[in-house]
Amino acid sequence: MNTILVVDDDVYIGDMLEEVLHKEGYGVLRAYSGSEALLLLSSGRPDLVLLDLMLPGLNGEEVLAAIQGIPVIVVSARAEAEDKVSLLLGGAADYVTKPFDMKELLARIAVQFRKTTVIEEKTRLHVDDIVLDMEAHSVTVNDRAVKVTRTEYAILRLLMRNPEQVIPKSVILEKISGDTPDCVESSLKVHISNLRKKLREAGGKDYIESVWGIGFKMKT
Amino acid sequence: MNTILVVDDDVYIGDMLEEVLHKEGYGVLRAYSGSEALLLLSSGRPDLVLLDLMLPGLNGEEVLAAIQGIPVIVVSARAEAEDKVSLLLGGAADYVTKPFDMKELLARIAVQFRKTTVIEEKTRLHVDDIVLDMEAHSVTVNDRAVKVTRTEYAILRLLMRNPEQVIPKSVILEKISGDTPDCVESSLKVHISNLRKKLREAGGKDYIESVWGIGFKMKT
DNA sequence: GATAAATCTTAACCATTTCTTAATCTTTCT
DNA sequence: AGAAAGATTAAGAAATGGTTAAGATTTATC
Repeated sequence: MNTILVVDDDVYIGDMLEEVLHKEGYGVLRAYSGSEALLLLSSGRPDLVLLDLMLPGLNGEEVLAAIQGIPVIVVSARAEAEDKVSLLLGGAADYVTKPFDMKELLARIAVQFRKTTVIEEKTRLHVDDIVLDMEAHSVTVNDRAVKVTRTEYAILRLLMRNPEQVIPKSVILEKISGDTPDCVESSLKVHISNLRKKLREAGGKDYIESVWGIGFKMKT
Repeated sequence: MNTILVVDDDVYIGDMLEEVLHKEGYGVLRAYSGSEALLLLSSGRPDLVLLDLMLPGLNGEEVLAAIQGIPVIVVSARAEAEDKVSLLLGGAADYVTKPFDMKELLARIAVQFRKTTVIEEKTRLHVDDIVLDMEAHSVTVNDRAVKVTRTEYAILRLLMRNPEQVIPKSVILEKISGDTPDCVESSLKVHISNLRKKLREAGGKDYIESVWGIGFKMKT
């Protein structure tokens, strides 16, 4: 689920946005000031920021400058081209003037996610509730971080890359040990067992299926 | 050089756009109809399309649907939210209503290129409370100056440029030593250790995370 | 150009994590 | 039921990471 951080000191507008965004299936975080926004950026890990410019305390541009890596849509009552230009060039992904049409705002939000998910597809694998991020080298189950070792990660990636396919034990051993496909089968058993346990503890069920005499595959 | 395909049947506006875009350093292709646009898409390989909706012949939405892989900014006289929504959801990257402010259009074009060329030359990187200024060649944590050596700076910049990403040890070594990826791993350990210590002394916490067996990444 | 300071590299040490092995128990197939 | 394969557990082995200190190298300063 994508999470949006709504930064607006106007409670009325903020509430309205939160309600609509929730109905659209987004997670919503709220901040009423720039400094609060910066705190939530690291703790809440939003995927997009809706940033109102009229903020007490920190300047909107300062907040904008502090946000890295995720798109920011600036929402502002100021409709002057100068403002738009400086913020767009300053890093904003889009600029919407108040009063805005909610449908249009939702469409512009969708545009941002379309863009990021295109890039995302190469680096992230999704199977059931498991997400394996190859850039961050991380595994999450239901957005819960799972700490896996290097070998466990390698095995899980192999399985998740071919979710419908049974991966023979020999193939797994080859990929992880690289060379000696000897008596190391007992080792693989342990890795699978540990991996299962970690995933089960985070997701509450068993994600890996054993195919008797052959190997393993992801459960569908 | 980035090339922009301008699709507009209005010669006057098209000429104006071409002139301004040229001055901005873009290459410009011109099309006066939808079918012409489709031809130029494959032959001219533009990096972005400015698409006017009022086209003779092909419908603007059909042209939009035919364009894959490059951003399309729709330019239209129709300001109704419905039109915007359908086109944005239909694949447009942005929607600008006529009459438009040229500076704003240029800014919105720049946003698209910033998105597609992932690595943008920014002068300042922000991660958590750390600010790395490439112009001043300085590092501050909570506005407190941290004196880092050249290699430490190089490592930190590499990590901060990709905050969500694990940087393999080999990559770090390559970037800083340039050549010998040999037994220099002990050296990297020391640099990381020193960097951590300096950042910790200024910020009170650990900012660098080790990913066992792989490399390092910024904590988020 | 010589000296001092800063920086980088290397190696050794210890703590921690991860891997492997083997023993034991459970499941599945014939 | 018996045999073969799978699952789990625990313990020792191996590998990796972190820290420190000393010598080598580079850079700065006079």
